[in-house]
Amino acid sequence: MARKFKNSQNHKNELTLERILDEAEALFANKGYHAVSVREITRAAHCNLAAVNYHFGNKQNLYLEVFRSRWLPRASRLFRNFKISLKNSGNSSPNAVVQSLVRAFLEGPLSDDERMRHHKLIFGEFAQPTEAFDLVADQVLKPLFSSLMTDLKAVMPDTTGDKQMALNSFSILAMVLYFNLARPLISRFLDGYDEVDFKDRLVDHIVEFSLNGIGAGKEEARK
Amino acid sequence: MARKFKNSQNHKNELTLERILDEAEALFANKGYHAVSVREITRAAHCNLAAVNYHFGNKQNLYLEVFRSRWLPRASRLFRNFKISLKNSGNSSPNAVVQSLVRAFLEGPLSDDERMRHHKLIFGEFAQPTEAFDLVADQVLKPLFSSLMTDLKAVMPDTTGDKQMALNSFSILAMVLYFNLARPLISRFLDGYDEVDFKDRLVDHIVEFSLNGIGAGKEEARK
DNA sequence: TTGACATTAAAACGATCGTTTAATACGAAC
DNA sequence: GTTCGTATTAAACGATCGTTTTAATGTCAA
Repeated sequence: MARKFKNSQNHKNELTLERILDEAEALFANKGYHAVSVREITRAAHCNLAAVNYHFGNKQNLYLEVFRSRWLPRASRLFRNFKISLKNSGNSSPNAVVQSLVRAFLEGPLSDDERMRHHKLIFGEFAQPTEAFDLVADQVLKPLFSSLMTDLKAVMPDTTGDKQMALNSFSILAMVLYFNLARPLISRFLDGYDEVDFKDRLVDHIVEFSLNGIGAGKEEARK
Repeated sequence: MARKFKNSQNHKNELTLERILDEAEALFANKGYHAVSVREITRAAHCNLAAVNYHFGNKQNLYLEVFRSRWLPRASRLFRNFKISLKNSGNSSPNAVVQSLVRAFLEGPLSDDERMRHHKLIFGEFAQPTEAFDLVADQVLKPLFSSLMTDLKAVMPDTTGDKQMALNSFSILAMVLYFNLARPLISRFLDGYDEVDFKDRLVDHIVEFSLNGIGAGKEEARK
């Protein structure tokens, strides 16, 4: 017989609270906060309706807890992956910085599903910000932006002004974030595109476009 | 005495149906479809609750009608503005193409409020697509993408491949769309930025970044 | 075995949702 | 002036929402 768990049914070997967070994140990401009901979440998590209010107080706080205990840690993994890749790349060039960032966000440690969930949640907050947006902006986007700007400043010619560098960093972030959400659009527009190695090609393009964008394209980098 | 209109009260000199569309668009853009109730819309439009179902059948169809009768025409204005600027610029250069596009979408014929409304609606559809997304993708984004690609191909060196050109077009669109939504983030990150002429500087940056991105930066353009 | 506590279960709460109904007001056409 | 189609109104519908309540469990230390 299977071992007994705290919860009478032992769904997926996970506690009720964790199952709720997992299912809530997927539903919130795909349908948006108001389009998802507490009943839908508890049904997906195979638990009682009252469990959400018992464990999280109310629906709004469950939504915030999804960001606190799922989104933020995942964002930290991406950030760490970026910094480690950059360190491991050895050479201090704009190419190393941009390549590390783009690969972390488009290939990185996340599965395709997880990455899509991640970016759908944040873009929902971009379109209609809630309390979660402040959380993400202050604890993730701002530090990422600052770090990217510092790393770029260290490898770009001194002729580049601070404001220029800030706008460059912002634009690279734009590319990375946007392409994670809009990839379904690409396959819609390029109807006969090669599915197999397209992702590699896409990553290469974003890196090249961004490097050129900040004025550190191949011709300049070779100097 | 004021002239009598069909609607007993004559709010803002507009028909009930038009007022509903205006208020619905603003509310949908700022709060999202499910966060807005029919009662909220009719209250804002100073009409009876049943007016939405009378004029549009149901809430979902009102949402689609917002896209059909407000969003699509506005997108056409932007597109036309882009094409006319391009034609008027006289010279056939990558700079002319990109400059025309960026200016149309960031300065263009729209007020700041209108532009924000416009892009919040479309990004809401990006995050959680509905029937309206197909409408926008097929009737606006795809034609815009194709046009941009054609225009670029006409002014870029023949060495650039078709797929390369497609990705370039897509990236320029990414810049334009993203910056329209994320501008509040910039002021959040660059805490001491100059409010007055910042918009001009931002437009210049996006143009330069995009031109560099596709390998048509100043140094190449001067050839 | 008992008592204390954490978790789950079923049922119900009032509020609000989108939608429908039926009655009324308004003009233009005849 | 009567008729007819359009538009607006007030009121109500059943359904579903988030949340609460109360009781029944499971768990584990004393």
